This record gives sequence, C-alpha cells and structure tokens, in this order.
Amino acid sequence: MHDDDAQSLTVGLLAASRALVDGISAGVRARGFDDLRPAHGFTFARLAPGGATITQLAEHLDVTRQAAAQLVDELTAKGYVERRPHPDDGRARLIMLTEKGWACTRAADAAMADTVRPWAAALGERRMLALRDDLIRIAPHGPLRPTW
Amino acid sequence: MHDDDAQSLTVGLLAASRALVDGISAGVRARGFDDLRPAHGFTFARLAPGGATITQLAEHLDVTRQAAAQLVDELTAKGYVERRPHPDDGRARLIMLTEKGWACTRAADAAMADTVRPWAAALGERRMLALRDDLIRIAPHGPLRPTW
DNA sequence: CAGATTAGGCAAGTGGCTTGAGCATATAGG
DNA sequence: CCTATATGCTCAAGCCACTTGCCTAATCTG
Repeated sequence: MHDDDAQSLTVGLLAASRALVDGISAGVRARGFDDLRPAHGFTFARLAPGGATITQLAEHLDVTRQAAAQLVDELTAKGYVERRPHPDDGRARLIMLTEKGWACTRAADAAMADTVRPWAAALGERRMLALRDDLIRIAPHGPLRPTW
Repeated sequence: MHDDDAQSLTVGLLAASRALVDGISAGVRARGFDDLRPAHGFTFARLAPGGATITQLAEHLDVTRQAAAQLVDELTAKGYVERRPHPDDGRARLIMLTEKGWACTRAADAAMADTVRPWAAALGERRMLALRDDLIRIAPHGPLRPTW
C-alpha cells in the first residue's frame, strides 16, 4: 500500500460517501419530504428503535443538549416526532417518531436501496457484498454521525 | 442485494468515511497545523495543481464566491495561501499555496497514509486494492467536496 | 466605443450551533 | 426524613460560517 494508493482510496471513499448521502437526500425529497436535511436522518436513526431522550440524542449526534432540543423542536413542529412524558423519569421526556416520522424512515430506506442499486449492477453481487463486508470491518462500530 | 444489504453498506460507508476524515484531521493537527478545519483540505486540494481564482474555488466547493473569498482571507491571514495578480486577467486574482501551505499538504498526505495503514493490515493488500478500485468505480469523478 | 458579462469585494442578514444561567425532578448521605 | 448534590431540560444571548443583495473594476461583444 503506497501513498498513492492511500490517496486514491481516500478520494474514492469520500466521493462514494457523498454520492450516497446526496442520493438518499434526493430520494427522500422526491418522495415528498422536502423539509429535512441529512442531519435529521441521523436523528431518525437514533429514535427509531424505541425513542430516546434529549440527552441521549445529543450524545448520539455529538452536539450539546440545547442543539438537540432545538432539532427536536423543529421536527416536532413539522410533525415528524413528538415529546412524551418519560415512563420512568419525571424530569425526562421520551422523543418518539410519529406516523409521519415512520413514513419518512421508510422513504429513506427506499432511497437508500435506489441509490445503491446501480452500484450493485456495476460491480456484481459478489464484489458488492465483499465491499460491504470490508467497509464494516475497517469502520468503527460507534454511533452514526454526520461526517463533519 | 436486499434492502438490509443496502442499509449495512450505507452504515459501513458513512462510518468509514467519517473515520477517515477524523483520522486525517487528527493527523494534520498532530503535525502542528491545528488551526484548520476539514473544509480547508478541500481548498488545498483545488489549489495544489497550480492555483485557482476565487470563482473557480467557489465552484469547486459549491459555495458562493463571497464564502470562498472569506475562506481565502482566513487562509491568507494564517499564512497558508497568498493572492497574486492573475497573469491573464486583470480582474482576477490567482490564489496559490505558500510554502507553509505545501507543508500542510504533505502533512495531510502523511496523515492519510497513517489512517489507511491499519486498514490495509486488517484486510490484506489484495482486498484493500479491490476496495479502492470498487469505490472509485461506483463514485462519481467530479470535484471532491465536503459531504454535507 | 457602448452595452453586457464576469471577477471580486463590502455590508447586512440567517441558521445551526455554542456557552451560560436557571428550574424541576431524582438520588445519596447524615 | 431532609438537606445536598447530580441529572434532564429549557430560556437567553452570542458566535461563526454561510447566504443574499448591491457595488466597482476589468474584460468581452457587436
């Protein structure tokens, strides 16, 4: 692995990553959810399993609680999430996806599949699965966050 | 390629991309260039071949000319680039890297190699080169820009 | 040489984030 | 118990990278 290889790998990885984000973003917008930014996707990903508190969301996104609260305010106003009283802790609130939030999540999954499909066609099934396995092998398994 | 595969590919790609950016950023900082953000790296990449005008830089980064000018102001103040009169066009200015800018570019290349090295060790030379080739195959070949 | 176009700069406004302070609820110690 | 500390969240103000809107200077077009 020479330096030139490292550079071309970097270029390929960043370009592919950006293409993926752009594709998902465009696909979600095309499906009628045109008031969202990519960062919201990471929020949905954290909320989907069963909701989360503001603090948990802030840790996941690596922003302050105030920033997370503001994001939830916006998503609440747009009807994607709702604040509920937390069942175990009177101080906390549990943020959960609304039906509209779930619909958007499904749209994102579909957009993801649409974006990846031409890649599978170009590389073939075998190499595509190898690509997925290798990426997962080298990537850290932490929370998924915006790149920068 | 099922939907689940597309999702895991997305997760791997975004996580790897972020790990790469973080690694490069940390490596550049560790080498003494601690007043730069990842976005500046994309600027350097465009300027390295032989300089560029504000307008060309703005197009490359996909921001307004004012934003590009502001970025150049900052990099000029920090000593990484300099504005020269454009040889062919009296209106334009050619932005070029200073020696410090070149030193930073070399540091970024080294940081890139450092970040990628453990991946090559984990996957082996063969799969690593295949990964690079596949990524370049599926990624668009346009200008390299921040992901979002 | 007059009009349109292009390169760049100046000024003000915006959005997403931060830091700082404060209130309500929960947990721990005497 | 009851006080002291920690935790979850919110309100308010400020910051910074970026935007839109307008301007001047230089170049191209007919």
